Amino acid sequence: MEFQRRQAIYLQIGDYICENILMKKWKEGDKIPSIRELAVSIEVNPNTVMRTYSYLQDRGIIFNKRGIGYFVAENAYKNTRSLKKEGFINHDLPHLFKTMDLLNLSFNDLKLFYNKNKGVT
Amino acid sequence: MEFQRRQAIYLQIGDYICENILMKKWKEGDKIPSIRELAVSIEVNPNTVMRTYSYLQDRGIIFNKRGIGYFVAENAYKNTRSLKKEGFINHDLPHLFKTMDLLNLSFNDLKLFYNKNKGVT
Amino acid sequence: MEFQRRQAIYLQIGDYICENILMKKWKEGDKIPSIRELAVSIEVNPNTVMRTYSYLQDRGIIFNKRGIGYFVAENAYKNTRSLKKEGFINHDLPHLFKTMDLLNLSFNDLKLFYNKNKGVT
Amino acid sequence: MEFQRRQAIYLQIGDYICENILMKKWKEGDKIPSIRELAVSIEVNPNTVMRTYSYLQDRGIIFNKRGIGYFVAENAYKNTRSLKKEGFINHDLPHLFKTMDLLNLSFNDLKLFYNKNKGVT
DNA sequence: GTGGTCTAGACCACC
DNA sequence: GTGGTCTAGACCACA
Repeated sequence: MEFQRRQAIYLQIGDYICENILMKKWKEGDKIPSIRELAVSIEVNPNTVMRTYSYLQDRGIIFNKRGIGYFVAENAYKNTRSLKKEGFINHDLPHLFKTMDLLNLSFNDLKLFYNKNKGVT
Repeated sequence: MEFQRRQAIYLQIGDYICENILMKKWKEGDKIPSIRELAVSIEVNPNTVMRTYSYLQDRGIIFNKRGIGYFVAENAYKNTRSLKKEGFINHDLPHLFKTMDLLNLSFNDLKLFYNKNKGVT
Repeated sequence: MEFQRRQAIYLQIGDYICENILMKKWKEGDKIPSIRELAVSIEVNPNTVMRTYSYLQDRGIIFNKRGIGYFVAENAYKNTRSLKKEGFINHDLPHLFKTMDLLNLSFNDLKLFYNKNKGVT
Repeated sequence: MEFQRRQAIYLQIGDYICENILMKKWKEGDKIPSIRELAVSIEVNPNTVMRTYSYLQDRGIIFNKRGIGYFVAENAYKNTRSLKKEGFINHDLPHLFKTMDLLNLSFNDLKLFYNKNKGVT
């Protein structure tokens, strides 16, 4: 796994887990990798993964069974979605529109990028 | 001037200057405020402004005339725009579209947000 | 470590690091001293060392692993050498030859200085 | 006239004047350009030229006749030469040899550069 | 433990 | 007046 400089690693790991939940790869009740497992597989310090798990647990996305491991929480999908959506509306969109303004990009330009992106992917 | 916690102040000052250039408020060759001047007016330590100016100078957006001050560089508009646009296309947009996917938002949803935003502003 | 007045300390520290790389004392991938460590050992403010490290990182000579420290970059030797060589050929040598001209010194004179220098060292 | 960043402008102007003396373009007793004249012609603040002239006067290279202007001093050639030679031997040469060492350049390499330089010029 | 940012204040060289 | 460098010390996020 590769990390960007712009964001804390533990948050990027969090995003990765949230994506799996949003894509329904990991369903509610599923066991997720142990801290050590994940740490080894993505070559990161266990402390960092631990921090991710605490972060997600605080937000009701995963929960811990002592001695057994971490599991996807009951309302994980809903919680994850509302968390992401909030960030999307409050941060991503305003930033998007402001940048488009500064770069003199119209909504049509955005549509072109969108189609291009969809076509490529 | 108000600053957010999420980004270093010196970068936010940099953004502020870039915006002025992109909005053509400051044109190529114009003198920009001296380090001390700007520092006082936005209530920030001169060292912080200095850091911004060094940062922008490294990127060819402003340049220094010794003993006189800083000036908007020759290709500042072009450089700034291409810098911002690159970030927009390579980082912001992919992230945006990915998030929309995860949230099951269609392009029409985006259009709604856009219109709403334009209506409000 | 002793510093000269004629050049900024952070650049002299940079030269020191580059020399270690050119002399192959520090090889690619090696961890270099932490900012605080080096600062203490050469009796300089950590901010000054930090500045050196940022400077070298910008030039692809060292890189940072977050929370761990700075390391000699992959092409550090190559980059350092070409950086120094470029300065040598484009600045030092022209200046040298020009000065020799002005002082009416021949290449033989230079050879004498060279031999003398080698004999002393 | 173009100036480099690496050295104070007033010193670069000083070098320019010394060169004229060493090349015997300006001989002892000759009047040199007035501060204002020179300042205008090289597009520099008169204060800067003033500083150059003070600097050279202190070193016995030029002298001032009040109300008339500046003139090349009696032992200007000798003084200039010894000044430059001192710098050459104490600064330029040690730096040259050290850099050659670091870059693994032999004296033969230096000879090649020398011949190339002479050939081109 | 690591780096990164910021402040306050000083001093200097230069224009 | 301008920028540039350095110190001292603080605080924070991250691994």
